[in-house]
Amino acid sequence: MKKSPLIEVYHCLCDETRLRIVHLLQQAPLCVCHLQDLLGLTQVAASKQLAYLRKRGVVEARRHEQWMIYSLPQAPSPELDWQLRCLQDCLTTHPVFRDDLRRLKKLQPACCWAAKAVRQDRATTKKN
Amino acid sequence: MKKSPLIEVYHCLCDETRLRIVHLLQQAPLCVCHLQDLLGLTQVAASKQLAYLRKRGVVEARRHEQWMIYSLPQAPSPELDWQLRCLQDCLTTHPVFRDDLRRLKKLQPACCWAAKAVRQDRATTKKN
DNA sequence: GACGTATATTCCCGTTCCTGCATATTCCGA
DNA sequence: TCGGAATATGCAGGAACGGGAATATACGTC
Repeated sequence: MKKSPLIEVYHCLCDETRLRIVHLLQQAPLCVCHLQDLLGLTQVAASKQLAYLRKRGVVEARRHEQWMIYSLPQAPSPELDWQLRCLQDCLTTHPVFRDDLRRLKKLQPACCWAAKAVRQDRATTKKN
Repeated sequence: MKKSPLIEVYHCLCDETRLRIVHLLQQAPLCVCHLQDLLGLTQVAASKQLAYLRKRGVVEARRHEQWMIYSLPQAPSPELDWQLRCLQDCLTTHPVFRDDLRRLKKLQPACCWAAKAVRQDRATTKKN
């Protein structure tokens, strides 16, 4: 008993964490560590929700050096494409998503140079 | 930890039975027995899914004699309203929903005269 | 007031979901 | 090739869901 693609899409969007991930990825591709930081997730939580979305074709992943870069699919299914377009209109009115956007802007330029710098900074700080 | 209204709406739509119910109610208010017939549901299944939707404000119910008539809310939440508008564009392309519509047309004029007639007919048939 | 029809609710069970914890894997730089 | 950083996966537990069976409630009719 396989679920229809439409239902799968709804399942993907019916969790706040996943919805926030999709929303952020509509703005730009992001690596896992950025999503963790932006959404305040544990490593496991982020990785699992991404796996969930990926398995159902809602996000794609490619490796770039040590990082996995997640993005929305180049060729989304009709059901997903339709939902993504609807999403943009709605989410801007919800504070959670507006805040996510604001944090994302601060993070620019994206992906993983920033993270790398931050982590090197942390490392040196620790030594002092 | 209460879920946001937006997430609740997605939860309501992420089950095929519920999605078909909402879709049919977009056309006309319907009683439980009609929904049962149209969707091929057991009494319990129909009643439970309707209770689920009702609890979350996606449908409303009023009693008419022995029947409960379900309909979409007069004043839907912004989140629901937004999804309902999007739904119409998408569902017509899915066979399941098109078939539901076709069956609904045959059922007209709605609600509960038809059902009553059908049941009386069954009763007399049984006696022969 | 007893009965039949329409509908709701309760209990039980198997499945899915979400999280935390522990562990595995992959890549990079020394 | 070893260690560390980034990410994924397997396992266990609790909560929610979806279905069936049985039962309860509400309404109309006789």
